[in-house]
Amino acid sequence: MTPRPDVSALRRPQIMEAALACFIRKGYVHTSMDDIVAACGLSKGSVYWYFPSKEALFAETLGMVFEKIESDLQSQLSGCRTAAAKLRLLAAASAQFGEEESGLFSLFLEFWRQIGAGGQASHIWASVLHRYKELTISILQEGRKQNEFRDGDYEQLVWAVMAAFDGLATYKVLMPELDLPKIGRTFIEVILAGLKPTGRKPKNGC
Amino acid sequence: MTPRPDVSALRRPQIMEAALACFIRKGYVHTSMDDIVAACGLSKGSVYWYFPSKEALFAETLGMVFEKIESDLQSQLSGCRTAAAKLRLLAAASAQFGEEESGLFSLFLEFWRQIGAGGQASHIWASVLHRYKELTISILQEGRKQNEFRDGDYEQLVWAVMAAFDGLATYKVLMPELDLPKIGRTFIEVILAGLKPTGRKPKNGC
Amino acid sequence: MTPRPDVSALRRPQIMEAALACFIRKGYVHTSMDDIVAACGLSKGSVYWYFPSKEALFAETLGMVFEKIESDLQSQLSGCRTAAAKLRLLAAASAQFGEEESGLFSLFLEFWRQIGAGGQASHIWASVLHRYKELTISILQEGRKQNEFRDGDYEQLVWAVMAAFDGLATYKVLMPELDLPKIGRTFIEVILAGLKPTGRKPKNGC
Amino acid sequence: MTPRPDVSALRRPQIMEAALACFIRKGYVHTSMDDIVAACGLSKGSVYWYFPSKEALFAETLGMVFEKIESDLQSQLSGCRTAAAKLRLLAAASAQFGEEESGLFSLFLEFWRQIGAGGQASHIWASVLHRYKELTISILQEGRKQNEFRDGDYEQLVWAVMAAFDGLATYKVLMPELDLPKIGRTFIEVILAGLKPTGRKPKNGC
DNA sequence: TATGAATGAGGGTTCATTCAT
DNA sequence: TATGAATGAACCCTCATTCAT
Repeated sequence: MTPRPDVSALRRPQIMEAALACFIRKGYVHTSMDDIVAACGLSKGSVYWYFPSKEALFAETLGMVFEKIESDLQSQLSGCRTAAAKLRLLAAASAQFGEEESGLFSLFLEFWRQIGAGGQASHIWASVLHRYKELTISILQEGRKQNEFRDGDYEQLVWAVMAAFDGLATYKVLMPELDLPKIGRTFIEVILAGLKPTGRKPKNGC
Repeated sequence: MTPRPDVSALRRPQIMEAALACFIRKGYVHTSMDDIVAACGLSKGSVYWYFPSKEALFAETLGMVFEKIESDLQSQLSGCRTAAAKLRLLAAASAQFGEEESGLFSLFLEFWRQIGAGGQASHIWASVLHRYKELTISILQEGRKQNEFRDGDYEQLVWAVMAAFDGLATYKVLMPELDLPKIGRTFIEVILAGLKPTGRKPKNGC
Repeated sequence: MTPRPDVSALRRPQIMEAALACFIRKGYVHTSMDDIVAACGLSKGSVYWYFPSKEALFAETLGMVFEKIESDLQSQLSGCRTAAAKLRLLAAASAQFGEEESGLFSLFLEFWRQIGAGGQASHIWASVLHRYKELTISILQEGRKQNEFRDGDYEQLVWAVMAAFDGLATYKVLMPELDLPKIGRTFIEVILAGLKPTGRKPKNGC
Repeated sequence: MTPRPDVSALRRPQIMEAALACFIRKGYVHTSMDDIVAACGLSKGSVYWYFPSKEALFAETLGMVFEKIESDLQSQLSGCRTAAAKLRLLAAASAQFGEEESGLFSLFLEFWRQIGAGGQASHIWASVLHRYKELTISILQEGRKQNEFRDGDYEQLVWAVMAAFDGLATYKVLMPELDLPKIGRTFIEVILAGLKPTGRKPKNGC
């Protein structure tokens, strides 16, 4: 007798995949559980067997998406040398994401309000952002060591730079004519210029 | 019979004000027309007399909010001399808004998805953003003329800078511990540094 | 213009009447709001306009029933002379009720559990029972004054006598072959015999 | 392979015990099969292996309870001498039961309605009541023989007396402040007084 | 203008029961 | 025997919108 394969590991992604498609197409509020049920090919009872509520299903589905995005990014970053290159990659990736996954991004926005601060789902999001921030800061500090950048309050700066890319993705939902990669490149070059060590400082380094 | 003063001019703001309070407190989806009816002290029929639907009421209410925000900003800007000062003011005002009106901002987000691109409401928003962009560009060009700034693709840059502040306001909803004014100051200084004319160039200007 | 008649005073009984019929026929749990909606000829929304929930509708419906029962009883009692006659009438009425309104009575039972002690509905019931008890006690005391009855702890006794009739009605649900009026007569005569003043006692009074 | 001891004889009480606890705690309607499954430590399939339905499980569980109650009572009765003593014991036991097992009793009530007359479960109940009635009648007749009681339609009377105690237990669910044993004592004394042979008759006995 | 009763489709969720393994 | 994933009908309730008055 083969031990029954863990069907749970199979069904949960199946449901989340279907749910994600629905959510992206119609938005969270306008997606009914019936939609998801129809999309995933299971029965309503089954969906509730694996997920306790629509909200939980949504939260877990977004968690899945985040994980994928993060792991993709990590593998790309490992191929960069200088901190500036890494920053440019981050910028390009963010712009790319906003460009291509506009539906997904607008989905993020929709849920943002409902989770507010304090909810269970808000922690997932906040921790994603914090991890992303730490990653970016470590890149800046690496560049600082190599004397690529001048000193500065990196913590504050990084929040703003990240916010810029998220904000751009938000704009894209409304104004599809925006060329995010181009905007991102222009922007990141100004930032890099603003971070360039001043002429007087280099002496320290020698 | 004296021609009654246009009661419509009286009732519409009354309803919108009440609606705004509800929307901010409970969000758009979770605010029912009954909530609004109760809050504005009129009957359900009356609300539908002045506004054809919940969505239209929401769109118009946000329009009202936008108008106020813009006119406030305009009057503040007129008191600034240099372009850099204006930019700093813009930054401070944006940060302040995200800081204080987090409820209102998260309301923006909630509706963003529903309007998507193409809807009627999306035009209101897009035009607000475009006006804001033009305003900022004109400041930068003014600074360029005064040789405060170097050359650059201002159009692209401005979108990114605006996006940064909107993105920060978005973050604030989720992470109230963020100090937006501080982040904004740090950020705008880096931008200004990145825009500073290079040492060699100034000769042209003289 | 005739002032619109208070349609609420019209609709509420209409709904309660229909609900009562459903409840009696199918029981509380097995009656769906759709059943009631179909029975009363209104829409679902209308039913919820007048009653906030199925449970509330049920509670109010039973309240209406109680009121009718009580007022009927009062008018009957006023025609009796002696306390014994009143008691016999009470007994007969109770038996009659259990006999004829077995469906209604079993409905009482069904809800009994759900209200338990402490709930809102439990107060309605408890107060009905208390009123009924006071009524019966006053009859006994009246009989005591006329020396129809001997002394006794009437408060305790009355609870038991009332319980007997309610218990009989309960039995009737299960065993329709029971002849409640006959049982009631036999029972009340034993009680009356047990309450008859003893031969020796009257002397005390003199 | 030793023939496994009938595991069914083991599992069925295990399930019924768990089910009883759930039913008492939450009531029949509000107890789900999942609750019972969780409480008994078996799987859902197993519960359905031993009992064909929730209703059947409930009926059998109550049957089990009845059996225990009856056998307990029988052993107590055997220690009484006079019929009056037996009657007092019966009364005390009934009162005690309503006093202590109010949860269980309200459970009886809840099911009463659903079984109505005619159902399978109704027979179990009816037969319990009939056995109880016969037992009580035999006590009365025994007392009649010993000239403790006067003549009477014992069949009818006994139904009423039993009903009184069941009714009291019903009241107790709603009004926990009722002192059932006290009420029961007062009541049974009045009954016994009402049953006392009349003054003229005793001659026969001597 | 103003009212508020009336509508009814649609929503999320529960749960007794079945059945392949 | 035993398991637990799977089913799907049914349930209570909400709410944007309409319309007779």
